[in-house]
Amino acid sequence: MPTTPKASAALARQAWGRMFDYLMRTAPERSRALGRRGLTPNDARGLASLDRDRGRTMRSLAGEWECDASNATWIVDRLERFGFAERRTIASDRRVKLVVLTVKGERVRAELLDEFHTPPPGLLRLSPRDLAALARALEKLGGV
Amino acid sequence: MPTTPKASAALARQAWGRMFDYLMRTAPERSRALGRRGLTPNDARGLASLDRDRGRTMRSLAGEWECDASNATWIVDRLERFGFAERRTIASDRRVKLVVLTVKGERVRAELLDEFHTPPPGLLRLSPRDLAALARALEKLGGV
DNA sequence: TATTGTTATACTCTATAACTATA
DNA sequence: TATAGTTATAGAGTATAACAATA
Repeated sequence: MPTTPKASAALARQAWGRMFDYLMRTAPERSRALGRRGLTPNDARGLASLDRDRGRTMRSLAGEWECDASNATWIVDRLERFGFAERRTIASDRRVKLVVLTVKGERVRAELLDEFHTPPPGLLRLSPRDLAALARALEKLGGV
Repeated sequence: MPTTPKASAALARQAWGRMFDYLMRTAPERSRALGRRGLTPNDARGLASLDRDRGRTMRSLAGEWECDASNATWIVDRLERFGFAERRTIASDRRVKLVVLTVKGERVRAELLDEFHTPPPGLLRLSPRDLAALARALEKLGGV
């Protein structure tokens, strides 16, 4: 395939722009999926940042969420009230709290992710060939 | 290409899941792009829903945003305070307000869209072949 | 003295209900 | 009487600053 860096950049912008627009167009459905569960986008992000095993300090969560520590306290309080997360203390430094998901929290997290990963109906109208090309190209995008 | 509906659905889920995850991973950068301009996600959605010509009634905006009419009032008030939008009255029904973008509002809207459409660096590491396949498949997704 | 996290507080955002103007 | 939009008000979410506990 004959090409130049400039042409490549133009293709990338085209592809990305379309991906972005498509995601934006499907945003209301995700918003409703949260609403049905009485959750906010913040709650979903909170669930996404946590797991059952690896405890996260309040500080690191505030860093990831680019918010104030007091706001992280508020968000985790909320997840705890839902029964989705819990704070644990560690012996080595009693100032620190480690936040982990509860069983319930992990279940809701998985449910949400499954729903968010369900392709919009329009995508199924693409040919298997196009779908395969899409999946393959996006796989290479993996860690970058 | 030999395939079945089931295999096709699996491919679609794979492609969509990867697209979704990639978009989520790049969300903080978009959040910062808004923050640099002192704008909220709501402001961006407001700008995206409006243009210079086609006036939108408050009611239709509230419908699109799936929020209460009073909240739409609040959002448009905010855009007006920024100088991004203005309300116009029409002679045929003096209850109705039509909201349009100002020149400034359109400029900021275009700036934001341009920034959001700028592909993340990782995308440029894909081969021209993959980028073309991506752009081509996504183009077919156009209106669905 | 520095760091982790919470509490106090004010400000912004969002929704429900009451209201004004027009149809 | 019904509809478009705004205002009044209360509640939820987010930030800054002061604080308590531990290192």
